[in-house]
Amino acid sequence: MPLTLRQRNRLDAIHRIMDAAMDLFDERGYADVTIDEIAAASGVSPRTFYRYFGTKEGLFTADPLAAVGLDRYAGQIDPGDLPGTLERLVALIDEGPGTSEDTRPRPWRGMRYVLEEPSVRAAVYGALDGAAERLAALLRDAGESPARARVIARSYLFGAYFGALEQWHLDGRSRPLRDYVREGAAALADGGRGK
Amino acid sequence: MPLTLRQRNRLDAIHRIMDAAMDLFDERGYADVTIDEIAAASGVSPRTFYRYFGTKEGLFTADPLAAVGLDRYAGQIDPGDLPGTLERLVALIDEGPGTSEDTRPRPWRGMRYVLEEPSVRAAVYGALDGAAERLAALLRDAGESPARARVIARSYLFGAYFGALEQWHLDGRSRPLRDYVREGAAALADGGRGK
DNA sequence: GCCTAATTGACATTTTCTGCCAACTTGTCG
DNA sequence: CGACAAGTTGGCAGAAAATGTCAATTAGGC
Repeated sequence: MPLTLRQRNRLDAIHRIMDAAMDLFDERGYADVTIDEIAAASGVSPRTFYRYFGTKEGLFTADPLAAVGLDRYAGQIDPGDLPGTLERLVALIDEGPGTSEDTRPRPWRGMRYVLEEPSVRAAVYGALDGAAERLAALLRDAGESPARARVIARSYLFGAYFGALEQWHLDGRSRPLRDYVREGAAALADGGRGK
Repeated sequence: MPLTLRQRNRLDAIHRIMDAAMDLFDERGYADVTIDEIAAASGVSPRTFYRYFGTKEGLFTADPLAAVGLDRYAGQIDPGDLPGTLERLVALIDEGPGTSEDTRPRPWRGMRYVLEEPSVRAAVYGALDGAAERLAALLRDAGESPARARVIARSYLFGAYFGALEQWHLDGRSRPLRDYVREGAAALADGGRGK
């Protein structure tokens, strides 16, 4: 069952807004673009922008598919194999949104602003934090103590995952992202004990 | 050589503002207190508040001593012994600011808001991120690859350190914080391999 | 084709945050 | 001690972000 008209309209609007915003950011820089301008450029009212994204930084943390009730990631998580889980998630994101129709926002577009704009970075950390919370719950279910579950979940998401993204971007995106994730997870597995 | 009058005035103002803000937060909740009110309650102009703290969340990330050019932490960091480094830092914070005169802001006051207010939490993550950046530089100097340095630094600060703070607070601050830090660092050392 | 529920846009308002400048305070040096 | 320089503060004006409210429009179900 595809999508209802309302869902398609919403998804369209979200993608339109994201694209328009990134275009403006690339053109004039993140700080010099107002939400009124983004809204105007994508044909919605500013109020609607806030309804969809909450804040300007929300552009970088919103999951368009989640906004219409879809979740591509749920089944991919295996608390017993975190390195593998990270690799699967990255691969999923790499292939784009993957709804039949749109090829809209290329994955990792806007990563530049995540790394360079402190406020965006902080917002992304907030989103990672939420993910870590959920992952920690799974680890507890798998028998870890609450304290250890917290540490491990955050280490993989903030350390291995985000660290890999950053290093990959800083290196000019030459080698595949997957390698960086693998490397990051390996650094965790050996406990910083050097290789 | 103690402190110049300007430094003492500034330090006083910073502590006065922090205390007044926390009092107001405890009384009416973080979101319902405006910066104008904090400024009024502590006898400075709103403009001065912004000069000292930058944002409302800056109340939780500002280091009063750094604001007058002091650094108690620099000498404590040993890239070769991260667990020990964390324990030393926590111990330092525990004993308070430690300038001869003031006993002002009790350490960890406001932790509640760090954990409960998403915007504060995100701001603290931003500060941790800066610290992780600096720590990663030290690790690189000690021979780690950039990628590994990133992962390890973030894991210790976001995972072990912040995780310990959170767990300690959630447990009602009964056992000493030091134990939690030790436990968190141990979880990292064994690579999530269970105990 | 209607009725209901969801969604949108417009408006007003509060709050955060910044630039600018004049008034004042502190440090310093003759 | 007394000026001069440098640093610091407060007030004002204004841009931008963010939220509540409500009437108007649009989609969905029957």
